[in-house]
Amino acid sequence: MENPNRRELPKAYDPTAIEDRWAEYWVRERLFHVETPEAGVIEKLRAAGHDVFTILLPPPNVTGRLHMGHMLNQTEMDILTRWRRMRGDLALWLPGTDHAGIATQMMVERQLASEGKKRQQMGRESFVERVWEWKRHYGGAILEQMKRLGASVDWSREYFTMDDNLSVAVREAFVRLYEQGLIYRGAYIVNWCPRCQTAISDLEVAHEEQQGKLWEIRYPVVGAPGEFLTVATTRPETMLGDVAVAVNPMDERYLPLHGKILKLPLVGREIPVITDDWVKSDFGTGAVKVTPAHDANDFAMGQRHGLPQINVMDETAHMNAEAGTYARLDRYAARKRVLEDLEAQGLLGAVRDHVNAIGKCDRCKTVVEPRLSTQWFIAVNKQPKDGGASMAELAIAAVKADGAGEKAIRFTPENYEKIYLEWMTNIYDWCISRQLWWGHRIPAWHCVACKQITVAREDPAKCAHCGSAEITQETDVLDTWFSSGLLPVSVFGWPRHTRNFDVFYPTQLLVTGFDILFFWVARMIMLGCWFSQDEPAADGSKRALKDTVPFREVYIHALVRDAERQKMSKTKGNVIDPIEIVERYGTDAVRFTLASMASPGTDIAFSEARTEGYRAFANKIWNAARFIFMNVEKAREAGITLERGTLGQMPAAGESDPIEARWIVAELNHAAQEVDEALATYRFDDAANAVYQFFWGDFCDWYLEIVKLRLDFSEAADRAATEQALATLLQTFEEALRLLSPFMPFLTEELWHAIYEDDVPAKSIALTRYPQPAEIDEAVRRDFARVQELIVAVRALRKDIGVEEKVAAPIRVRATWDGLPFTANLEVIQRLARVSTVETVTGALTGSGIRSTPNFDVQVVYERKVDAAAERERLTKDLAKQEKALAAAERQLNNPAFLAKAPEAIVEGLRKQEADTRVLMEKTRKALEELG
RNA sequence: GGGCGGUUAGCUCAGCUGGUUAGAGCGCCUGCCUUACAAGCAGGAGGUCGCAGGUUCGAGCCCUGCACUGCCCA
Repeated sequence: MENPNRRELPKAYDPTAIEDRWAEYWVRERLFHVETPEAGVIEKLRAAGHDVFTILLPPPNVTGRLHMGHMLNQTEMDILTRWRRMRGDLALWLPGTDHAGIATQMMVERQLASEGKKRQQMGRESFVERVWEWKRHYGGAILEQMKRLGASVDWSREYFTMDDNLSVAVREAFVRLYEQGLIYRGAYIVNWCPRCQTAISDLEVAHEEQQGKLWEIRYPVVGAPGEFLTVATTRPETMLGDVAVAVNPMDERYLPLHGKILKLPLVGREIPVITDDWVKSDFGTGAVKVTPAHDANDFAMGQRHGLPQINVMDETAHMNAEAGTYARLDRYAARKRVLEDLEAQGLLGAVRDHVNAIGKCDRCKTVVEPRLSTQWFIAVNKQPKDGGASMAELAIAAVKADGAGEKAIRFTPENYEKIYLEWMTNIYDWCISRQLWWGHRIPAWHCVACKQITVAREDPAKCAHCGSAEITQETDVLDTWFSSGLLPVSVFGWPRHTRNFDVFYPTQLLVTGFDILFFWVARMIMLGCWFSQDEPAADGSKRALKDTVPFREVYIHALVRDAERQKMSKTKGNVIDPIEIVERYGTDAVRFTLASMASPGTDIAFSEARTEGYRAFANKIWNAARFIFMNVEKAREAGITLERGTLGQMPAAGESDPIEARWIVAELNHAAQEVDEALATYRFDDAANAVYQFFWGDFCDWYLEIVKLRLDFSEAADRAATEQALATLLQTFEEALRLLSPFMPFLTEELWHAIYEDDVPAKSIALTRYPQPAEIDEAVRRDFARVQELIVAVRALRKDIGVEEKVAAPIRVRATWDGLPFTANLEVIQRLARVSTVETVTGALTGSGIRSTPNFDVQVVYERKVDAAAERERLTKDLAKQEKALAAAERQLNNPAFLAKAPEAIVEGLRKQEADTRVLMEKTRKALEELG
């Protein structure tokens, strides 16, 4: 009778045939949805030794397309989340996207440009509507890609940083900080992108070294014809805005000029010579022009000396009316003209090559212009009115070890802690206003009448100061990182104090790249600690610092580079598209590649050769399944009923079971333990290698080969033994699939359903329990290792003396230790080493074709002539190695200091090694002699 | 200029608080289509751990200097 549930797996593994189906199934069935637990549930969970595991997806930009960095990030988070979930934790992985102010606005502006339109023509409102439209249309692309990759997130909780509830949080945060006196507005030098026409933060500026020039310009001294003070500058065009020239007060060369007045060339303005410690005498001529409106250092100097600020450029970095005849010229055209004019007037001095670092806009690569403008800032170093710690101080305390050595937030790799602290210690106020249209509009209103500012939670109808109804809202929006910095609190409902907040805050872990360590990680810590300190803990008590943090651990992942270790970049054209690779090799293989290379702190050179290897691994698993299912079918045909009741439990094996059963159970436990240990410390590479080695090296190469011996379905066979073997095989395989499942979710899901012939005990393998390591039977591992050693020795010998593959040859074994595993497992040895008969001897072996180890001597008996030359070469090499090892051991053992100081176990081990080596050397010498 | 990494097999990388003969994958060589898998099986070759000192009974691992290289910040 044909079983209708019978699975007929295709011969080769084909990921495309299964992955889309499961990806869709996981989403449709809402498998990873987490209901907010009612009161008492968490306590029960904790009492049972489990915990809440909350992890926030670093929200990709709505403009984003999935790249390898995302895939690595998501693979790591998914492995951890699936692992924790299967271990019984309440695992919530929360997805969402970021509105990405500048990036998105640029994207839509570009689209408009292709239609010949500009946003200024459309007006703010319709432009913003247009961006929303764009977002609705394309904004979900990256999350769709994520779904395809099987990320086990709770899609029902998906957020967008401009959602209403998150916007409420942004507004509350702003108002509260304003009320606390920690947000201020003022005219300062900021980094200005002339293309984006907005201020950007220090972090959004990328510095690049560039070969430039240092020009010397002579400024005539008023009242001293023919006298000049020569300044050196890298930006001659800004001289039009000069208000002074500064020298170091200690610089003796310029002592006579102190207090003198200079005539600014080209402009004619009279400006003073001032002294300031900031000026370095050894740079250039030791005299610098002071342009407070166009340089951050000059701005500070101007403040110190009460100098005016003259802005000579507009928001597009073209010269303005203040620049006189240079007005409307682009900054570089102006530079050229200024230099020409100076030259013509004989005021241009030496011109030297000079390497300087210029800042470029992170987004559009335009050279940033330091610009004097009115912006909003967060005073991160300011003490609040009540005298508590500043934001930065809180953010430092959250990471630094306290008196007891405890850290509220732990970084992996650890060195990022230092980098973070270094930055946080030297942090400047954060410019949070952006002159964009797409983003959270700053909730501040300017009064036309009294010029004062009203900041409010609800849109005000009139000025809070004078009551005038003539108020207009601030046009600036907030830095994108302000809203994403609030995510750990806002996604759980803050500023409302919700059940979600009680249960899920602080989150457990943040997995992200170092590139947004300051942008995002640092801001989340600042804002998270700041606002949650006012939220009572779940039990109503005051929240301790360790419970104010947005996450307890931060795992900083590596950068994915190309196979040549080059950074991937569009301009280099070496970007590897993960979707394309996934289509070629399957998601599981790509995930496994990334995991196996994800060693903390080391960049990943992504190589397709590795991926090919892991696709082969997937195929291996697939075929192991085919083999097993084939035997299940054979059993069915032979009328053997399968005990399926144990399926889903960790297999156990006792004295009565054959060696391979006891051994594979031990190895399974061992692997499960290794994976647990590795994942607990973010050693994805070790974890992946452990399951790989277990499945391929142990399960397939040894266990399956031996189990073939037991799967005898003939009439004459021992039915009970066959049945038992098949049960252990199935049980172990099922367990192995679960072990593999966080790494290769698709393949394991498919095969797991197949094992149960679709009569599954759960909707998904992802909802079953992870293998719980039990005690490992070390004795059977040791015994089996010797059997393996013997089999390998025989195989090698057969090769050496040229025994044909098909021929089974007799062997003679002399065990030099209790050789029970040999005699008890003759059939195993016979099958795996292709041995006809095994003769156990007690005396020394003579003749050729002998191998020796400390545990046994073995000889393959075969009439074929040994290749004496090759054999001699091998033995000579062996002997040399042994001599070296012996010498090394003896050197130590003859050293009284070593014997006195080294631990007992080391000395004992070395003694045994020395003795073993001596015996082996003896045998090797004898073998060489016999060769003649 | 300040800071942080890296240098281990042909390639890409592991190597835990210093401890017995330094590992993996890929590649390479040899032999096998052994009815789960040639995306496979079996056997093998290949490393003075960047260089020079030092500490130690003992150094790939700790210290100092140097060389090369990458990144972050200013």
